[in-house]
Amino acid sequence: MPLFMSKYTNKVDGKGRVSVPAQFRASLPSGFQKSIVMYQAVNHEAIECCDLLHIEKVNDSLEGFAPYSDEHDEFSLALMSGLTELCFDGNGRIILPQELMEYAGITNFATFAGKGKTFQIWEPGAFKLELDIARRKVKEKKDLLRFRLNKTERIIKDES
Amino acid sequence: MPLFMSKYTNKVDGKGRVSVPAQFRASLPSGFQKSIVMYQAVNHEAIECCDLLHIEKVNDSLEGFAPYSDEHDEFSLALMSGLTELCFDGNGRIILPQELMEYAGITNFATFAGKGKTFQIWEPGAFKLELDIARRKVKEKKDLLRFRLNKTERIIKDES
DNA sequence: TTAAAACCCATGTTATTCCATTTAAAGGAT
DNA sequence: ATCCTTTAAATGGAATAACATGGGTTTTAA
Repeated sequence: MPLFMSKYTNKVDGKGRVSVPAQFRASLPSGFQKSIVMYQAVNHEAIECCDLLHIEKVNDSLEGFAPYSDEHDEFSLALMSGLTELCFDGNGRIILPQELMEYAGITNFATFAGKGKTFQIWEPGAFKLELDIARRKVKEKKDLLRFRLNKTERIIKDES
Repeated sequence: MPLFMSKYTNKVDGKGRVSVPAQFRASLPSGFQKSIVMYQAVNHEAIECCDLLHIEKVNDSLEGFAPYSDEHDEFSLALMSGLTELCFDGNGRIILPQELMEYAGITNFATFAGKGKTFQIWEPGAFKLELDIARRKVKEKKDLLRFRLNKTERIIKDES
């Protein structure tokens, strides 16, 4: 599975267009490379992005609730109505929706930050501050992270 | 599988006409793109919409009840009798039925909110309030959502 | 006959597509 | 290493198409 990693800062032009880093476009699963889906990040004033396949998984998970239950209603509305699917133009750019630009405080430049299975788009200054904070927190809590066998390793283990 | 996502607010003209967002029309299954089906949302003062194929699935699931049971009677009557099928005009508009407009309190503008397999139509102000509530509830109950293998993964798993 | 629905066409706006240019990265040869 | 060449990526602007909306005309059904 290809992962989103590294960070890139690109220009946002007058129409709200930005190039999505070519590395990130290449990391999208095959068959889902035409577009990305974005929404307000839950914990920060940033835009969170993923691929459509990921969204389909979330939607499948909603079927765990009874179709007319309160929970199905609340989750489907809160999760799905806040999404925006954006297709790339011929040059790999997207147009950032006004609402999300304002939420993240983005004006002339946007920082793309890989987060593994997802990536985020930040106002560059805000990202620097947040990265600092995150790094300090990781130093404090570094012992909390435990390594697990990943999927590939589990398969190899089964075969041996 | 195409999903209804994102939200759009469109104008309702003097004749009660509204454009159904082109994205939503494109998300209708092929062969079912001429019309949508709508009814009073069970949990809110909003209009719930889906495609005919979805209604056929709901109808099929009624067969889970014994044919002359009280439940079969109650559910089939409540769910099926309140449905309205609306066809698009040449520009992708529908005419909102008076009864449903009143139920949802819609006058001059209507907010279309994606919910995955269905979408809802709200009076814009009411939607803002409800979205707020839904987001808060989801934060409280976020542990209830469990990721499930999606269809693609299940197929791969079956083959292995 | 009359009101409502279906149909048709015109318009302003917004998004998409296309092409040209600039910038940056990668590779090869000196 | 340094410079030069080649390729890919990012950026800018203009042409084009799609969409939402307004209004009018015809058809349908009560």
